[in-house]
Amino acid sequence: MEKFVDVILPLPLHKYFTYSLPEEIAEDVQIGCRVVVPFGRKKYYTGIVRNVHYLKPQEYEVKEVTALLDAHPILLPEQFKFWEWVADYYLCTPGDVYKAALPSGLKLESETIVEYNPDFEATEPLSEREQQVYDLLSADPEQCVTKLEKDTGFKNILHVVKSLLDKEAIFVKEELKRRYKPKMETRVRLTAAASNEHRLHFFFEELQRRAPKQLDVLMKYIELSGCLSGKQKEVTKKELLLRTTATPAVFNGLLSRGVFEVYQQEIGRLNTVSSDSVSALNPLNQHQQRAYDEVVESFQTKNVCLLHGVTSSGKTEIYIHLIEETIRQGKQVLYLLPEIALTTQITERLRRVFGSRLGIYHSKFPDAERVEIWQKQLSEAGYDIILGVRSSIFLPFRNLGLVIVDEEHENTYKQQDPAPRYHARNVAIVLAGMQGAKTLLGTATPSIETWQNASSGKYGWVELTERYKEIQLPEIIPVDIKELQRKKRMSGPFSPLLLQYIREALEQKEQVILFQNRRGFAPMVECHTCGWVPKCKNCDVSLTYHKGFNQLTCHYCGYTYQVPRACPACEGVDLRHRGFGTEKIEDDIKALFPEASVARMDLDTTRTRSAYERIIADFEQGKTEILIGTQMISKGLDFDHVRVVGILNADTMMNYPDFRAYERAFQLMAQVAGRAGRKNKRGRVVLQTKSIDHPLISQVIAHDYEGMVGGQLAERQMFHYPPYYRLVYVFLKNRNESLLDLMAQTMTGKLRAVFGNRVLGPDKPPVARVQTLFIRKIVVKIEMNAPMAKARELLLRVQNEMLAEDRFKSLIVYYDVDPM
DNA sequence: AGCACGCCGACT
DNA sequence: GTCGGCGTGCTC
Repeated sequence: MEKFVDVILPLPLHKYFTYSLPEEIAEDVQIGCRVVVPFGRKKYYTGIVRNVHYLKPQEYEVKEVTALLDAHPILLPEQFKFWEWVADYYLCTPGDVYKAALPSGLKLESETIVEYNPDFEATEPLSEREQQVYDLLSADPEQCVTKLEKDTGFKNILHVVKSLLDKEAIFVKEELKRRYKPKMETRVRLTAAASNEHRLHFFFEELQRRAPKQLDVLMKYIELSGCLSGKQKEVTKKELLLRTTATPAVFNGLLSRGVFEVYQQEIGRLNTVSSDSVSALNPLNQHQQRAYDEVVESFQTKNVCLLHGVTSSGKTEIYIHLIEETIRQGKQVLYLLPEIALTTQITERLRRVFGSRLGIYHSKFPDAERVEIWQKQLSEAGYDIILGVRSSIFLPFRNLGLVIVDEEHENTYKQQDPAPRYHARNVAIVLAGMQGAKTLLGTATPSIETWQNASSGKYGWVELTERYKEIQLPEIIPVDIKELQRKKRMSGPFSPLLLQYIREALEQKEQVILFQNRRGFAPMVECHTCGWVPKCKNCDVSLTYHKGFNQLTCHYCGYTYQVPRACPACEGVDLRHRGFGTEKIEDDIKALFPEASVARMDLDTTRTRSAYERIIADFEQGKTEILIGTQMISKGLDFDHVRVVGILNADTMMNYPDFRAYERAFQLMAQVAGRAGRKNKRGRVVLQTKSIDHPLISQVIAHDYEGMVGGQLAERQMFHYPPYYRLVYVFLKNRNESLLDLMAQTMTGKLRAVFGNRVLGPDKPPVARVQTLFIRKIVVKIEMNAPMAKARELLLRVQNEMLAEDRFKSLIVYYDVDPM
């Protein structure tokens, strides 16, 4: 009987698509296998089999599955349920989840390859653009469309390709990009003819007379492989050549003589650390032990526990003991960290304890490595511990026992742009719940949501107030820079007190961290005459000036512009840089302390993993005296010799237009301040602000987290924000701005009819346009205890009503559930 | 999301 | 008259 599969495609479409199975593979296909399927006229996608059945669809012609990629499912059955939960909760499609979940090496896509026709004879002259493409192909007869597009710079190359195709000057074909290639190694062995000892001696004698270099290589092989002593070992060509310093020519001589043969062996990319390098656990101190016991006890009755430990209280050590205990019970652990906190510091620490039982899943690792981790997780011999970023919640786990979410307050756990806009901390709790595992949330500065859940008793709550090695909490000194600016006592962004402390620290060979939560040299360029500020023509946001490249960049679309010579509005030539980014601070500090070694750490200086690790290592080893950075420097780094931390401008954080601005500002300042201090010497934090009387400043100084939370909770309740209300942002997009306004008004009306005054907007978001699409935002606030399933259903119903209207068909709607 | 089809303005 | 711009609809 004819067999069919329902397939999830990596597209933002709500449906599954049904394909028939060719007989050859019908028996081998299982739920969770990847299949290549044709989609539309020319595209091929990798779909995932969701269902196998015998129900022939009646309303349309079914296409056939092109190929089966896996002999065994690449998803465990529970993962579908998990994916569906994510798609459902975050109001996106299973295809969106699929795209986020799999490493790209497992998601091959087809690509159009253009082929040169050497037999083509033109009956009519080619157009200029056609000729250009044709000439490129004559040099390299097979190229993909994207490459041609890049090389020619043509915006719409497909038209050219199509007309060339019509003239039969070229051919096209669709090819699957093979993203993941297993790593192969060339190995050497003796041919069958040389394998016995007798034949080998024959070769020895021959080589001794005619080819002594080849004999050296052969002897080395025998030594390395141990083939005469019985315990055979694999020998790689690379190693053999390395150990003998023989040239490839010598080696090839042995091949042609029929002594050696080479073969390819698939090898993993994953580091296999031998387990004997593993060291014992550090014992917990009494405070840590007490916290550990409390966590364990809390897990008896609750599924989630907050571990609230001040900076440097040694939370990681507690995690390590909990991990040890979990894997002792034969269960797996998922240890989540925000991207920027996943440094060599923490990986090496865990590696030392858990060796090869630890797998690391990081976006800065090569994709092929991530594919291999995925595959290992599918097997019975998965890692006991996965240390990973946000997306590692999608890895397969057979037997999850514990999830640790470190720095749980970090907003980078929330995926911002492509859907699914999920929050890894919240999703991790759901994942753990589905697998019967426990979740530990660790932080020095809990998010207000988590604080609420812990204080209401929904989560367990364990506090750790003693700092490790009795390091004192730093002394935080506020400095009123508004007053100092008025008196002209500031040296650029630095107050006299901060400069004095920096000088003292340098004299005593101690280190300094300067924190400025902004990147670039000066965020903006401004015309001093008329106030004109350059903006991105696509995105309607002001451009950021980068001194290194001397250009303006749009941080939304990445488009770069030249700095204009004169103001286009008034033709004035007095264009000035406004504001202080990290780059400007670096310049200023170098001018003030020319003898000090300075490093800067922000998105621009840490593009690669190695650059990032270098900056940290240099600072750790004291090669750098002053480290300037954005919030990146506040994350999960422990430095031993920092005496002074300067927070250059607290106001940029506090004035951020967001209801979480105070919460975040406090967290950031507390985290940065926590970098200061060392054993026996209290750290100093200079907190520069223009709003010295603001309550938040005194709360930061007093390390009064509870005070901040209390104040914020009252405000959140009053203004209907989380944790009392759940927010859903409804985004509307359209090319036509006035039509979009009408759509937004209409949809807001429809939503009000359903949700009443829980609906706010529509609103022009700060970035009102991204790449020619205009955007409007509607906010829906839903009581935390209201049934979310019902709310989702209503939202989707309103969306369908909108799209059903002819005049609104071009509307694009998407959601951000629990936005950050 | 792509990609094809189909409709209108500025060029040969 | 055609080329090429972008709005619209469909994809098993």
